[in-house]
Amino acid sequence: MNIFNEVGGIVAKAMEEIPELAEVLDLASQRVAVESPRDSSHGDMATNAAMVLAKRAGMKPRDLAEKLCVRLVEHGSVVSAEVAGPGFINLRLTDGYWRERLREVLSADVDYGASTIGAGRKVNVEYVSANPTGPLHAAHARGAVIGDALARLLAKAGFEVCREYYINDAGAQVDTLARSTHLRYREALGEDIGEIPDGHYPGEYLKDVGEALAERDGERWLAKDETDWLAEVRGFAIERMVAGIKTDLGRLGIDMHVYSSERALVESGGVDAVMQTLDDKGLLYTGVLEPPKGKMPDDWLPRPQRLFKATDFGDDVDRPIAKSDGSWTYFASDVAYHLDKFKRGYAEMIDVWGADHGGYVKRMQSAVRAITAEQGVLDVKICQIVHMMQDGKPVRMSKRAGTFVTLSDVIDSVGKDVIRFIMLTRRNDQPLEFDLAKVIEKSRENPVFYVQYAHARCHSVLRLAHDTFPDLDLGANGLAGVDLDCLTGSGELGLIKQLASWPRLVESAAETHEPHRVAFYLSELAAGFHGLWNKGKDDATLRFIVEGDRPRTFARLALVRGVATVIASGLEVMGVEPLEELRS
RNA sequence: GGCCCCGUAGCUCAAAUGGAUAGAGCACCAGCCUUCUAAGCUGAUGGUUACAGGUUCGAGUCCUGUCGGGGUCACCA
Repeated sequence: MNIFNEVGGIVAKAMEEIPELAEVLDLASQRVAVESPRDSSHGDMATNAAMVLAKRAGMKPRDLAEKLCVRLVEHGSVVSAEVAGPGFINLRLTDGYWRERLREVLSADVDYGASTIGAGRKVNVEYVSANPTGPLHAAHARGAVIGDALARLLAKAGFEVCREYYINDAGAQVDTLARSTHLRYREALGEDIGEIPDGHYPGEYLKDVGEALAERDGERWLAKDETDWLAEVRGFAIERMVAGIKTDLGRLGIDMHVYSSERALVESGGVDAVMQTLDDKGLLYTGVLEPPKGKMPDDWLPRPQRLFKATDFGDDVDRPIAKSDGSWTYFASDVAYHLDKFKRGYAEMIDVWGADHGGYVKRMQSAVRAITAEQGVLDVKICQIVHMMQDGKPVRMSKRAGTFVTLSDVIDSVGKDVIRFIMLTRRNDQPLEFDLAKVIEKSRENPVFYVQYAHARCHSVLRLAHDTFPDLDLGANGLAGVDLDCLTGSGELGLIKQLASWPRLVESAAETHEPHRVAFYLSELAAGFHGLWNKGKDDATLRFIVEGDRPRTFARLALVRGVATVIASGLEVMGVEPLEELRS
């Protein structure tokens, strides 16, 4: 249960009991918020109810707040309700209320924080979707992790989530892949192919593909014209590339539910059908686009082509849906693809794209509005660039220079958990620096280590406790039954309050599609735990295991288990394995 | 030139629907190890939230403009 909603219910009940508010509750109660005060000395919870409602009720905010306070303190879990500032109401809740929240953590175990706000609604998250022309490189990691963590987060919040990868296997780039593979195939059969010519992919990774093709088909394609082998070689190479991509994603802990093929969509006539529908609706026309403002491309020519009336749906200009030779643009198949998702039941769609696609967002959203009759919603998460560094120096990532850093290389170097965590330590729309050396440092500066260390410390205490009390069940469910009344210190209760805010964090991060908040939450929780730990250094009576005081020790072990549980729950959303020991 | 994103402490970054005195880490300064992991903790210093207006009980957050950084702009995907 989200404690903020729970307290919101208490506030709502108090509001209903004020006669002056009878007329205005429906109108304004949505704007009533319950949240934690910035300064914890103000109390546990604060609400703006009086300020929001005062005007409509014809009262002064502070007067209304006073009346509400009288009602609020009648509730058994409320210790005090005080008016502050312009009309805030600060609430303090009983220690018993908070101890029960810890019991909830332990009863729910790693499911703590699961929510029903999604109500089983279907959401489609499309991410990675890298072209199947080579292995994933380091820069793909960010979108992969953000998309995957978002999918996990939405699932935890009660949505029915589909994780999807769109394979761009239909354009000119896969023909280039086929030609490049054919070269390597000839090479595998003993031919000296020399330098890889321009217009081909030079990557060494295609050597394996060429060899595999030679092994399978022998000299079958050697003397044939391109028209004879292109489709076959292309299919072979794409299959290989996709298999490699799946392997890499698997190593990152990503398991897509659906791989959608652009080629299948095109060949089934899906694109033609959608374009016909748009045409029937009068949303396509033949026109000539304005030339780009500012610097003019050398080869720009005014040409008539089929355009989509994107401006009717919020875009800035109408967008070309067909090339000047009449064939569909990439945009056209993308429109068809999004309609396909919608028809599969996903009215809510999220796409995770790289920063270079920022200019594409409005047109895709306008297209989704057009083809779904405003029923579908597309949110696009744009991932800013990742600067790969090594000890503060940029790592060059250039295919030509051969310093091509693959995702697989990075996983080998720092591990999947580090990549996943670090990729979530920035908002998606901020550039991110990824230093291969710093991210494996064992220090306060490295959030991965810091959070794992907190989790490992919890388990360290539990291991020691097991030696001392072999009869006690130290699992979450076992500790859920112990008496918690000994948890009275501000540090202990403060930590419980942090734990208790996890369900709300899941909900708000899911609603705003911001998985990075989980990483920040866990860092703060870890800091809270490390702080409490160190109090035991100064004052032995504050240690978790107190000799000769079984009730106190058990209650504190319950708290430690609660911290471990919530950290594990958060790491699960991030797709990171919690470590029980860091010593090596 | 149009459009999109960004601009918060010396540095790297937070701040749910607009909420109270804008928070962390690093660096710098002062402390804490015979101790459940010091791989850690406590405290101090540090701000006109790029700038100028506007909206309102209240703006880092919303609106307009300016400046600065990045991305992008049909016949690539």
